[in-house]
Amino acid sequence: MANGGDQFGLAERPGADSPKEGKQENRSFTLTSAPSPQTSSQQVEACAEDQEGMEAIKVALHDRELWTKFDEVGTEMIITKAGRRMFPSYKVKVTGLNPKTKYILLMDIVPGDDHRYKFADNKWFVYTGRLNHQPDLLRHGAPGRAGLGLSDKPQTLRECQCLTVFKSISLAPCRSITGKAEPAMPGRLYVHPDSPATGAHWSRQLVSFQKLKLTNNHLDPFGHIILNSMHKYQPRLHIVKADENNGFGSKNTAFCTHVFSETAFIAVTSYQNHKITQLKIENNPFAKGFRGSDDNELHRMAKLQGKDYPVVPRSTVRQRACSTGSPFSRDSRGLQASPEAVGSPYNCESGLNRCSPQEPPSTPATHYSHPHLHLQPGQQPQLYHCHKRKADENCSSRTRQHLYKKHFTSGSPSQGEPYYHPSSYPPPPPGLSNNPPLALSDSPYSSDMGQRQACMYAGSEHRLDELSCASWSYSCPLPTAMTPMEPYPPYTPHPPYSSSPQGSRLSAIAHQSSPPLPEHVAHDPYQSHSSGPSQNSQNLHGRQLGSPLREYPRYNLSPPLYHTLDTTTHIRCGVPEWSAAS
DNA sequence: TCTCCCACCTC
DNA sequence: GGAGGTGGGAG
Repeated sequence: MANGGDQFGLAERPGADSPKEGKQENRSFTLTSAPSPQTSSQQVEACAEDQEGMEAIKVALHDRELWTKFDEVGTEMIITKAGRRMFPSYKVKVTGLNPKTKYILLMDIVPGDDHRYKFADNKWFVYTGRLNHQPDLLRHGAPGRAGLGLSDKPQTLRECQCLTVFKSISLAPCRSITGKAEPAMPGRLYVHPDSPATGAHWSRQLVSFQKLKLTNNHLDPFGHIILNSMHKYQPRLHIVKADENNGFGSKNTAFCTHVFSETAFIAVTSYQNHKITQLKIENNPFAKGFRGSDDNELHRMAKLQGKDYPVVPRSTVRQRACSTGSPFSRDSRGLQASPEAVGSPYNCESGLNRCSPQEPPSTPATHYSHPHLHLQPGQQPQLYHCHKRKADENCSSRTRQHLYKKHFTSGSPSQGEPYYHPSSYPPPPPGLSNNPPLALSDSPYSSDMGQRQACMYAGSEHRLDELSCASWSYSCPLPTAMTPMEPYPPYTPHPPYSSSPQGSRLSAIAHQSSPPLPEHVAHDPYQSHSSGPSQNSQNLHGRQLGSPLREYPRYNLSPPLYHTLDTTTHIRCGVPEWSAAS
């Protein structure tokens, strides 16, 4: 497989020297978390039953070769105000599902790290917060990175650039310039239009998420996934077992998460690396108009442009401006290593294989047993009024418009507090866990009306105090119910934590959806990983807490519907979600 | 860096 | 034929 997340640092992390650890072919794993002390044996059993079968689910990324091509160069995805589709499209083949069981498939895209990137000199640089032009301040990448010449010593700009070859982004080796990443956008889930559907349905053909759109509009009313430009992201696929109401969100919802590190990308408003542009043009049918470089093509374009002389395709012109080699000069793919590309990581297209670390040809889904969002010691989660105890009183529909006020905890929560105990923090995906669950069948919100319905708050059907610690909030994709943008908590590396099979809950999905993907997850470029409840409870907390407090009734999302849901969550109590409630 | 508009294309 | 997906380029 390709470097997978390596390209953007997803697989690399200082101190993490076993990227291949746990590597498995398309290994799917369920999100689990260590049971908290409060977890009853009955609950554990119930959970185990719920999880049963989820481990057998396998997911294969469609068109992995194409993804790998992009990944080797450094995938970029255009984001626009109106929303732009991803290319390559995210399509998967799912097997191992129970033919008669109904599942909900959804995607989310989480930050790959807390860095902002800059493309210069044909390479991606990581901003780490220091001033530019200070070679001695360059950060080095993860030590022990074979073939990359990484070392623990500070590196000069030139050395840094060398490091960026193929691993530029991932190694976080470069110089710092502007600082940390922009606050993460509220995580949104893109529920596959076919959801819920039986295992037989999902297994019948490829599951495509090609209609998913990315936007940089923080106030996006269309439900598109909101991203920040020049930031790294990692798409994730979640497979959730639908509950009796064809929804999800109940406490014991079983689910598994799959991550293909080669699908990591950097969001941009315009392509930075011309190699990516060429790959897009050559492979995306909609960009066919930009293909071609032979005489006929040039004449055709000249004619189209009202000129009587051959013109060079725009893309070609631009490429030439960027490199000495013409992308169209050799083969149809237009990817040529220009002279300047020699020795440059991103310039080695044909030499990608040569230049990039040798990786297995295939990339099994990354298997992660835990979400990995963690706050650094001392990091303070953001809290909303509606949180915790207040939530019980105010988390009603009326809280919808006034939850934008946030405050920060005076200090970092201690592990002793159930509130922040990792085990209590399997972040429920939207509607999962302790909140009123989402149902995908009764009230479709594919239509506008559906969307509106989706935005409605839960009535009194569920008492907040009956819910366990984590409450999920969903943002309404409609303009009238815009989700306030709350930043994700600052990204921080986090240690992996052990998991147990019981904790698997959809609730974990949501949690994971927003915070930066734990680097260790990406470490294994060969796995799709499944993640369990987030380890980084604090981080998750921060994110959750940072979201507006909104309570929705169980959703019945029958397709077609509004497929995107915000995944911001908040913690209301200190009881582990699976041990609380009912 | 971003937005808007354009021509060209697929569906 | 029209809606909508492309990247380029002007600003």
